[in-house]
Amino acid sequence: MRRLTESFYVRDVLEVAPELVGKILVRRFDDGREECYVITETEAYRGEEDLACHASKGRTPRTEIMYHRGGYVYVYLIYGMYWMLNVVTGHDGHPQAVLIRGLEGVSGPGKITRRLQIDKSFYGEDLLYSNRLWICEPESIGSIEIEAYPRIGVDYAGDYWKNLPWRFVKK
DNA sequence: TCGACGATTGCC
DNA sequence: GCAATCGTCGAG
Repeated sequence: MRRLTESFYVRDVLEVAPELVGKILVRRFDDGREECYVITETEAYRGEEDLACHASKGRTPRTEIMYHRGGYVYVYLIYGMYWMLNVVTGHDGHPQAVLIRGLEGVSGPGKITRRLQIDKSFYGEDLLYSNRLWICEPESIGSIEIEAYPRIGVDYAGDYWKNLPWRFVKK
């Protein structure tokens, strides 16, 4: 399978997030074993003006990676027990990321990182060159149907930002 | 330094 | 309905 390259990730998150649905997430473990999963659900977080995006609080040690060019991994801990897997998108200086919410056979962002053994050590991982995590174009080039819904768990962001249809689900 | 809170999950 | 559990960030 062909690995996605820089030009795929260095675009606006609203282009990348829906296109990641249907792509193949590959995890290579220390013992050399590889597991592939079809991405089924994503969410877009876009810039400092997006009150649901962590970057809305500005540049901090945690959000730093989101300010880099697309293709890096942003991982953070939520509720003290779940790691969230995100893909940085866009150009340098424009904080954006896509939360990977679902894989085929794995429903829920916390379950994804538990299944794939992804933790803080993946913060800043480069999907373009990593030998333990990357994303590929699927072999079959069939068209994929996608539906858009509001993002989950962001009520704190206020009516406008919480209602935007920035969650993308494979039909 | 301290305390409130969270892009979730699973059990009561 | 709600507890688990801890890094992050803003307040003091």
